[in-house]
Amino acid sequence: MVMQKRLDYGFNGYQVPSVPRASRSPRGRGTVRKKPESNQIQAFDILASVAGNLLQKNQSSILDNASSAKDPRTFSGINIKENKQENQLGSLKEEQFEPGTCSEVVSGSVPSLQEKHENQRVTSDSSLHGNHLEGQGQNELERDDERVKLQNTNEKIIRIKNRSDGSIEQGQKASKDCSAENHAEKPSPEGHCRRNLDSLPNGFGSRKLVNRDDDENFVQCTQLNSKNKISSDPPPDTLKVKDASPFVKDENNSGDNSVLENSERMYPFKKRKFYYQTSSSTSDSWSHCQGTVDSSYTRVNGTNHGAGATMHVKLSIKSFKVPELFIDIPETATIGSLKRTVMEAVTAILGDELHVGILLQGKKVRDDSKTLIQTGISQDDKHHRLGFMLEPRHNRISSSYNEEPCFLTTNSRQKLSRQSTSLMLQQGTYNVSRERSTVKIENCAEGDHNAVSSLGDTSANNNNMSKCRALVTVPAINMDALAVVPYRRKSGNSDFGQRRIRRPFSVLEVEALVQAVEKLGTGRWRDVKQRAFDNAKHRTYVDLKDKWKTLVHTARISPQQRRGEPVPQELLDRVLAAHAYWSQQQCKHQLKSM
DNA sequence: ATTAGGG
DNA sequence: CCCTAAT
Repeated sequence: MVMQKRLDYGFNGYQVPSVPRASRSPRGRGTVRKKPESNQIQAFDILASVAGNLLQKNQSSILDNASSAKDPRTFSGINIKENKQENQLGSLKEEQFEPGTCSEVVSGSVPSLQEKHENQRVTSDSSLHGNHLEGQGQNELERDDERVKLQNTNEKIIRIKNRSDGSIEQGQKASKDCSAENHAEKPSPEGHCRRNLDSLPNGFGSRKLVNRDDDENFVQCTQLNSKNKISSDPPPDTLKVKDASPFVKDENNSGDNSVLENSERMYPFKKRKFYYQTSSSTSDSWSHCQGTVDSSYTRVNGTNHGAGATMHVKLSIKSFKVPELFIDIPETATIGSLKRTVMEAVTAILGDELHVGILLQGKKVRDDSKTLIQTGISQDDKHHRLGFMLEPRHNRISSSYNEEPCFLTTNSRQKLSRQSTSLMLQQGTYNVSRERSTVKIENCAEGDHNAVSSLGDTSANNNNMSKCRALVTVPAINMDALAVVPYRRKSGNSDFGQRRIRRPFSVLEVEALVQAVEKLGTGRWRDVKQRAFDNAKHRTYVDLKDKWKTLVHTARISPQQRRGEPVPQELLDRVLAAHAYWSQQQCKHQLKSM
């Protein structure tokens, strides 16, 4: 592999927008599994949880641990208002997150994250030492809220693959079911691949989303018999339509493919507002952001609490600073790749491996049972600096001496043990430390870059992986506890039952799915997959089936209840129509066979 | 390997 | 998205 010059980018923190809205509570399900998705929301969930706990506890004891409240990274605006009506978790709501209403500085320090890209493919390994047993954690975050429990996972794997060129690939495969034979070739002004799809006889062009799972996630369409094809096409398949569905429409609609590039990638951020700045993510911008963010305030106000009366403090977190971020990426990487990489890094660090720490006047407040009042957080407490910090979730059990945010200095084993926040990624190494200086955990075995760079698609180098694992092994003490919980880690195996990262369907994908289902029906997901998502490796037929299910549901609920990237009503209408049609067909068939 | 549903 | 039973 050609050695490439790499560019190093250092983001001194990533500002995370305020909580957009109350996040959904996870479906309480069995095992404690991590939920990589909605990482950002999760982070806030944690905060919400903390807020709730802060409001509930009634005992006290503080363990001081001088923390650098002056750390440049430690900032976030938080509003604390008194509220007699709101309760606990419920008090942390989106509506309350408004800029300009703070008056006291709140700091939130976060660990630094380091990502490394080696020849476009790097594996970052890290294991989390979260508690798996709900009863075992004295962690303030692991108390009553199940959501918190879900955060406690030992590991997390995120795959990041980058192509060196990030070029768009032109899909050319024709699905067997697709009738691409006679087609009126319509000139397509825009020249986009999707244009001519609709001119096919049945009205359903063989549109296909070509999504290279491993690169930019470009979702593209490929149509047959289009003269606009960019790349040379093989002779178009001339197959007959097996299932002529009544869904024939002409689509002159078509978005610009360019929209595809980041719609998915940056989606989480696109939907959120930055209170301080919304400009590009350039270094300068970040610096600016940094300074601004640092001046966030927290206010504690309200009337005095009478004896016996329970007062409520309202917390409003304007923004939360994310750990320092370092990106090491080849010059040849595309912007999209960079964006995605950063996104991945942020997402990863905001995942389950973080927990919230509470700082008061620079000291860490560890006792969850202490009340706000006892702790000194009250309305008339304008000089107290309440701080929230995101820090790596490490094994609390085995680290009786930890808690000191700045300690990771070298790469000794012990450090590694404590460094429980690093993530195991297929490509890209994320090392999260609380140290500002970049403390790197050598890539697995003595900087075995091969291991790192070959984890992409092949499962080779398992040996190296083993080494990796060995280095970041969960402390024995923790293993015992974990034994009670279904723990699927298989040594030497890089893909041990990790929940896949969430990847919301883009509108274009939805469109492709709808179109395929219109034609094939709802019981042939394998075909649907082949037809419309053959190149989208990350979309399995089960995914498509599930997506259809949710689409039907989405189409039935009111627009206000819908979440995520809005799906055009037109598409939803088609979903309902197709669903109704095929449901009917299904019934007919069943009756027939009886 | 797929399909169909519940979680 | 995951997990499973049933094909």
